[in-house]
Amino acid sequence: MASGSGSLMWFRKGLRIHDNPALEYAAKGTRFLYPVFVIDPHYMEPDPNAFSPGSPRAGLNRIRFLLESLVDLDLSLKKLGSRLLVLKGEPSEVLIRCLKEWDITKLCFEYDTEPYYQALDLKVKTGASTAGIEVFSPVSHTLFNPADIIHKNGGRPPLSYQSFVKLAGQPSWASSPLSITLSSLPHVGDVGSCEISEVPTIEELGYGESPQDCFSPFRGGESEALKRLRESIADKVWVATFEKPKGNPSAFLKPATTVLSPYLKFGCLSSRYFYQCLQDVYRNVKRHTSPPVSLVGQLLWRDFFYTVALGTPNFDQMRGNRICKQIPWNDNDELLATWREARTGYPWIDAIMVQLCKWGWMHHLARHSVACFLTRGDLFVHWEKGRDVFERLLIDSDWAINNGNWLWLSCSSFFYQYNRIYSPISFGKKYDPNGDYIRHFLPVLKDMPKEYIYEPWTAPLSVQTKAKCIIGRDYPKPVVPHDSESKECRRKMAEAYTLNQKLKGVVSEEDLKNSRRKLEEHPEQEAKTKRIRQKPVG
DNA sequence: ACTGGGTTGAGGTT
DNA sequence: AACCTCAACCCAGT
Repeated sequence: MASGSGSLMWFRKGLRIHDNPALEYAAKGTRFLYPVFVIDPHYMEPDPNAFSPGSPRAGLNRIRFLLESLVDLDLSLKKLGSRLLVLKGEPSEVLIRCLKEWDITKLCFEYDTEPYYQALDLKVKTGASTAGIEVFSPVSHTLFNPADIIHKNGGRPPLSYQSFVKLAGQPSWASSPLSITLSSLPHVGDVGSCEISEVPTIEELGYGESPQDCFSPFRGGESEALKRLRESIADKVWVATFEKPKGNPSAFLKPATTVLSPYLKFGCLSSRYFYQCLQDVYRNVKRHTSPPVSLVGQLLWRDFFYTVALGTPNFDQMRGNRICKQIPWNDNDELLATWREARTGYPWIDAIMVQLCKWGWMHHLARHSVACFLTRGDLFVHWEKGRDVFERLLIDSDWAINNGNWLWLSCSSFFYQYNRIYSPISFGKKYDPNGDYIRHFLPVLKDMPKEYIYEPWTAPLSVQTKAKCIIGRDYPKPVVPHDSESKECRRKMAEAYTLNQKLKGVVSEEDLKNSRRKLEEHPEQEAKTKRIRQKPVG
């Protein structure tokens, strides 16, 4: 049994030293500090049945990003005279055992709004409180406290960005200095009989050799986050003129955005620190862009989705979600698989899906393109299926933001202009007429002339032969014809909207079944859409 | 009941 | 690069 008063700092997200209120409080006035990370097998252990390498919950790129973040955190803690204690098991069981074993009087961890953590944290808090242990769980992942905003709005979250911004106002801590550096931390006490390990490697977790070209180019960790932040804000003109919708989704050698999202997701970077750095830049320039398109605007989008997600039961599904339109999506796993496996036959769509698999990151507008294509634009597959794929493969996948954006793009909530469909051909072409992005991520098309690279099935056979890429053999034909299928999707969306209006949003499983039947009562039209119009090869 | 704004469509014309 | 038109809105907030 360890002696004296001890604090336990439980890291989950918030994998950083700077601006970490829970860590600061844990370190204050204590003899021993135990910084802990618990490896939840469900999140970390290999799942041989998953469609991509990784655990049941996360693809390998995100697991790797997390491990890199933990190694960096451990290094930083060591510089401060401490270290990271890594434990394995069901987190609440592991923690409650540690609390007893180490004679802890103070338990600190960052407040989290995700349903998974809300349930877990309640268990841990109850356990700790019953044992007379002080629990400190501050809000430090977001700019605002989502619960405060919901309360301010009378118990329901604001459902538009503008009303959210108005309601939120200035962040209360905006002008107060944040704690950016710590000079030292209390020692780690005796760990008793608890099984402590170093941060495991990917191999130690049971993952074999993975293909070299599937490594994300983005490295995890607070050090990397702060370096990236410094590089991003060094160009003051770029920061001051940043407009998200004007970014180029096909830029990959130098992405058009900061790529700070994965660092914000794991809390390697404090959103409040990022916010203050941006305000510093704004103060030193004549004019700057504003929300929603500015960089500060992006941080507010993040808080917006966190707030709506916290205040909306069943936010991550269609059924029982009061802000989600009930739409008779089809349940076609065949179509889903072509999308997921980057073989839709639309090079712009497939290249983006390859970037998702290999990098775990793609530009916001690229995400829009493929999300629209899967759901209301072409395939009419349920947004929850696409959400699952993103949630697994993105290194920055964030429960509130990912679900919020899928609701948005599928015209299920927030955004309702279902007539605006991204063209899988012309949208990418306007940014990258030469098709360099496609050539990079789909090397099979690297010699296709630019006239045909967005629609290779229209290339004469002689051109296909010369490019060493025969469509239908080396690269697939389009899974559906965009022109007719997008029209069909518009029709289905219009029907679904009418139904939702008629039934005032209370749409039963039976209503959806009937709706599906009704929508498919046009066999000739259906047959027509299945055929793919293309120039005869040769 | 009304108002007004909706981060980022496509394809055409000026 | 800015501005229509397409076919036609939707809904959150007040």
